[in-house]
Amino acid sequence: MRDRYEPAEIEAAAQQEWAAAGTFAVREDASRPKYYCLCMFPYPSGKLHMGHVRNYTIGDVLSRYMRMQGCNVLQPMGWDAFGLPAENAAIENGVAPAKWTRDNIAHMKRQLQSLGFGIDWSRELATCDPDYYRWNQWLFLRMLERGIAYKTTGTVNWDPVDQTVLANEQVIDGRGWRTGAPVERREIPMYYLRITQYAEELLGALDRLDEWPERVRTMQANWIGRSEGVNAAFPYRIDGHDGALRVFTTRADTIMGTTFVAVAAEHPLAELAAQRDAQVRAFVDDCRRSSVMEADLATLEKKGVATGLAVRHPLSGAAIPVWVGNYVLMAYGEGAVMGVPGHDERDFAFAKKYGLPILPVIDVEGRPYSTDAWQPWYSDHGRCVNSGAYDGLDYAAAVDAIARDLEAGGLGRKQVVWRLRDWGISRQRYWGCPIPIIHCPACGDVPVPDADLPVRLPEDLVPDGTGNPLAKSKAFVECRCPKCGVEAQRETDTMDTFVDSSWYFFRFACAGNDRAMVDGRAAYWMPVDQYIGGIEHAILHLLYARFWTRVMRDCGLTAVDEPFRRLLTQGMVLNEIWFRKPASGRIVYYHPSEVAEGKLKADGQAVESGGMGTMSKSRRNGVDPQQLVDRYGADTARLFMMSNVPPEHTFEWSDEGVEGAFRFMKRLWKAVHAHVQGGHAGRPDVATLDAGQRALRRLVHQTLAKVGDDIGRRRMFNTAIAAVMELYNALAASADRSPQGRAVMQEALEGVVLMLSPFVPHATQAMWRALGRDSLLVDERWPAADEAALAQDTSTIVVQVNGKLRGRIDVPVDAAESDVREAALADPSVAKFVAGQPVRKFVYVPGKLVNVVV
RNA sequence: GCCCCGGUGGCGAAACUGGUAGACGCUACGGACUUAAAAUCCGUUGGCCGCAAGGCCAUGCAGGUUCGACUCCUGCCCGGGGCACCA
Repeated sequence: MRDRYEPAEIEAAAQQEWAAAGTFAVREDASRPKYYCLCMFPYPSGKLHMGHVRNYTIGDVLSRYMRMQGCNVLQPMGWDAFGLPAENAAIENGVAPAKWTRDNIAHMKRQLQSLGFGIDWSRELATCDPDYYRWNQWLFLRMLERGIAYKTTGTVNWDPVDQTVLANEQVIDGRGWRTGAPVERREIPMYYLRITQYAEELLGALDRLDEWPERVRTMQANWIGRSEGVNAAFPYRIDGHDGALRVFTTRADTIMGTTFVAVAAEHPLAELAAQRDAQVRAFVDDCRRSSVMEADLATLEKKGVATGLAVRHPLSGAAIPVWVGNYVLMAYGEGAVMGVPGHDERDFAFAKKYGLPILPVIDVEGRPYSTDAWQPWYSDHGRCVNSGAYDGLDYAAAVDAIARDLEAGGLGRKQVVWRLRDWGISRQRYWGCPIPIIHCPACGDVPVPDADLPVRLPEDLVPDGTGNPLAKSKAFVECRCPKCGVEAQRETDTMDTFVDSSWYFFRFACAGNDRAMVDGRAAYWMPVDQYIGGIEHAILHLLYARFWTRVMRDCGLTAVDEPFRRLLTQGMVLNEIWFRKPASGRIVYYHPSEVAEGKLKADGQAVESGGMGTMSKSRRNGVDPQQLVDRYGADTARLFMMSNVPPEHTFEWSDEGVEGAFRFMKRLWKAVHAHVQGGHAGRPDVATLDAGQRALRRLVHQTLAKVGDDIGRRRMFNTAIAAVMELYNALAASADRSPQGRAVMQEALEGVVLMLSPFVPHATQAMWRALGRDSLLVDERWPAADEAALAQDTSTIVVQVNGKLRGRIDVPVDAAESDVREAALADPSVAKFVAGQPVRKFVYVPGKLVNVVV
């Protein structure tokens, strides 16, 4: 063993040894428990970023830990390789997305390998490989057959200059990011997946995902958004046509307080009114120009316009005016709402603004009502008033009675409504999985026969920002109808990239099968035992994957309902943001390393601080992991990313923290070196240890128990590392060089090496050898804590008087409460604060604490 | 706007099931070694009062429950994530 810690050399040697032994290639093995540890696969954006390092280090620590627990561990890796950035790079540099993507993959793969992750690379996949995406197409066709996939129109952002559809991200302040032209909404035909058909199951099953973070389950439940309410019809006769305006409400008990109804701009009644009234036309057109993003819609000033039309109240028969409101969402419920200004805050504000009547119909006991100003309790449940036959009923009774009466009149019923919408998967983009449909002038939309799959994406096209290159490629578009053989056109839309990431975990388990989407190997490995990825995926990706898995189940491809048994949502990695905003033009960002004390190093002038934000290319605040590995080694990079912060928290980058981790590695290396220089050390004779040796040995075994628990149960890698550092500090303070002392030290250092091996696998392998052990450390078992070593004769009890810490007493571990009480009251400091007052209460927490209440 | 999460020293944090607030690391300061610096090692490091022993205050803010609250409850303030075409 060298006396200096040389990570480059050590890490190369360890990685070669693993490669030579095929350490991380796994296959199905019924004799051991399987453990499938999966990290969300990366988008190949160019270089690894710190979020990746954090994500994959967490996965690798858990994989290596579970391997030490005796599990057959699968840890695969692949590439979420389709997506918008490849097209943007193409527009900027003129390089084909395929080449750009594959070059990035090659580079990032080398980076991952240099970090020493225990990945089974034989299972690597990229979603842009036809061998992968053909199964997207294949299952899509099964969905069409089952009516899960269907076609209808959807709304997109349209850039009128580039004649192209824009992603939400490409719309900045209502304008196209490249052209600056005001974006328009367009209705185009799109394919949808009927995820709403699974809404009930997706919601109900959340209860059984008890190893998912509570907050993710809550977010998903709210996203799916089950609402129980009443669907009510407001009949009308307009231009001699009879009809009914349908609304959905969760507050049917307030229906007698309806003083207007509001419809979305896209609602048929709005369109009807617009045809008759120029003002309505202008308002509706204005609404259609606004953003399609919900966050934008929800923050708009609430505006409306009267249509001049009226509907009849379904119970009272009163005439109710119809308004168009910019806050009414066509996609939720019926695209129309009943306006009850008396008991809905938004309706109240709307009524005030437009002079509509406010009619209180609920009495909340003990609370006054005045139409002058909104009060929070106006929307509370209460008893009906001013509601005719319903007066005096509480919420549940009123809803029941009103639903019954509506139903009797054929004007309504109870209804469950979901916030969840069907999943639109059509993208008017090149770099994605082609949708396997052929448009035939005679037969209509014809599915591509299975035998013709995959529909290959041509890889030589270079997008230029105008339209979809696929649509311009004759070679791709022109084809024959599979049914009748006439000239036909291929669908040029591609699939949402969320499709690619909705089932890749199945494919890892049965890599290389070119005859089926999945096989029996997937049955062995699935479900994923531990899934790890960013909290930003808490809703969409995870929900789509849960949905897709159920579709596969219903197609007979798997018996699994839930793809991910346990979920860890890692926090984001943040760094400082620095920028300048020129009077005209775009914001310019500067990397934190270019800035010192708020000034740009290059010109000495001030730059603005954007605080801490996620590391991103666009904000130029990423830290390149490669530099970290080159300078300190992979082990230090891994140790640093796992230290100091629990994995679920946001991680704030700090250069000094890296130095700290590196120092610890050097210190530990030296300690092992110094110990080994003293020659062979035997096993401790536990019967003859002195008090100091027993205490040190107890700490070793306490730490073993704690670290195992921190990794295995709590996923608190930061406290696991802290506990090992604490143990190291105690070892470093020990000056016992007796044979027994050295034997305890040998046991302790072996324990430290084993405990740290999931975090810093290269250096610990070298130390393991230095300590005289010949095996591959990855194949060792996690050591169980020795119960005998943990035993203690006395315990220290904290003594409080009136809840304040006043003293500590040492008592035998098996002391009776009366003895503890006596000892506590005898403590001089305690006696001082009790000062002869009678003890009103004596609280005793055995082995821990007493509280004397006087 | 809506949904979710978080807020503890100079900084990142720990305190797991309501029971010793600040483990561990970083920074800063002091010291040792050195011709010097770096590296390394040792010590101090929540605030206030005190020579000390010790005491008081303190977990975003304002209340509440409890023998006891960082932890539970109510309201507020601030920060982060998501909002369906970034992945």
